[in-house]
Amino acid sequence: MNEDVKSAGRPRDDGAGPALKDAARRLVREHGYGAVSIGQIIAAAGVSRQTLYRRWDSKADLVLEAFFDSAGAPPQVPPGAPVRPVLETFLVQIFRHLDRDGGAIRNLIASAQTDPAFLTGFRRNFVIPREDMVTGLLARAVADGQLPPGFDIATATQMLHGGFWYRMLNGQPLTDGFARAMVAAIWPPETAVSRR
Amino acid sequence: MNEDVKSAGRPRDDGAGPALKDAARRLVREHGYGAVSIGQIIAAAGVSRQTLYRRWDSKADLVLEAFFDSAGAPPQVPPGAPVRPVLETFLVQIFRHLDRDGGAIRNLIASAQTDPAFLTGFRRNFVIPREDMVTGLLARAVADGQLPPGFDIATATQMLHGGFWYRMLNGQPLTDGFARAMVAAIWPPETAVSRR
DNA sequence: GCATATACGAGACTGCAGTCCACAAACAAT
DNA sequence: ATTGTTTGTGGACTGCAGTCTCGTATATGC
Repeated sequence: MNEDVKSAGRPRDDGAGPALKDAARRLVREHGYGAVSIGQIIAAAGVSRQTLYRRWDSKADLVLEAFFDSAGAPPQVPPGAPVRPVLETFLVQIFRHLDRDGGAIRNLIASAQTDPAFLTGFRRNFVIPREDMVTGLLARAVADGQLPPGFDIATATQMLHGGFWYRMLNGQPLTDGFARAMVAAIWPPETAVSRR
Repeated sequence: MNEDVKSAGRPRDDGAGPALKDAARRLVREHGYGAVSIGQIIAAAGVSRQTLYRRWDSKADLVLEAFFDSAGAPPQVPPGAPVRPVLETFLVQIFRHLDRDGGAIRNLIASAQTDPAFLTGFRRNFVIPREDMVTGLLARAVADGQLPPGFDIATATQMLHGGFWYRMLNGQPLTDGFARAMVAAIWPPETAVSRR
């Protein structure tokens, strides 16, 4: 596991990876995934083609890591506190993040469809962590009696994420209102927290 | 509207379009979207490159139409009959269809992310009709009192479709059980009339 | 110093989607 | 029959992702 073991040979240029990620992130944000070529990225990073492909297997792989090397911490809910507003806030935050990088993420999801290896990495780094955050919140709500005992956490989680994938992939805006509407749609009325 | 107006010039080869669609459907089913090249398709159809691009704008466009030129009739529910089993059956049918051609459809969704024009066509020919079928069923259920008056039809529809897009795009199987679980998740538990 | 191992830049190369062109074939109008 | 129009074929061409090779630079171990 120790990455510092010195091996013979010329050491990697530590600046090349970050330079490539920065260039990729900037160019993709500016022009869109499809309009940015590998040639432009390596030129902007001042690096050769092979140096890029020594670190990543594909353009999509590089861009994926450029956008998501920071995962974000899962939201914590103190026991007994109402879960629903936390869930709404969490989804709204995801929406706002995706609204900025939506175009790039759409292209990443697209790339995942043509590359099984990339899909695996995408799920590990992006999909699963976000799924776990939602299932964690819902499980907490069930444990605290804020949702009924038989509540289908797995299905609800996939429908929540599915809902915004669907809107995102169909080019529709991700609004705060839609996030709250989705929570309302899966949250049983009787158990709704009637604050206000 | 009238496609039969004779115009000067050599008439189109009516067999070329179907031959291309048949070849595309067969090859994509057999080898997957990414592994099939335009060259293979036109060779299998016995047609030139230009003939293909005179009829479709891209490989994805052709494959899309090859898979979805038959839209399917929307399910009809007689007034007063219970809507929920019809909805479940409808979703199960979609699932089974997508489970067969899932690989191709995933690639179509992927292609739609990089090509705005294709996204438009994809939504018109595939997404919107299926959305309308679900909204129609849910509206009927609301009108018949099988769902509460304030039921959020639009959000529920997008979550239902979103749920199976999500599973499909994440490479997970589309089972009949998941279809029914999604309906259960958005269908209020004891909804005959109202609460409160 | 010398051998070995790895990284680097530069650029050639392959395969593919999509465009473009020249010429042939099939029709309508005259 | 001639002209004009549209489609067909075949093939050249462009631009891109990803692979590969070569010469060179920089490290470790003896």
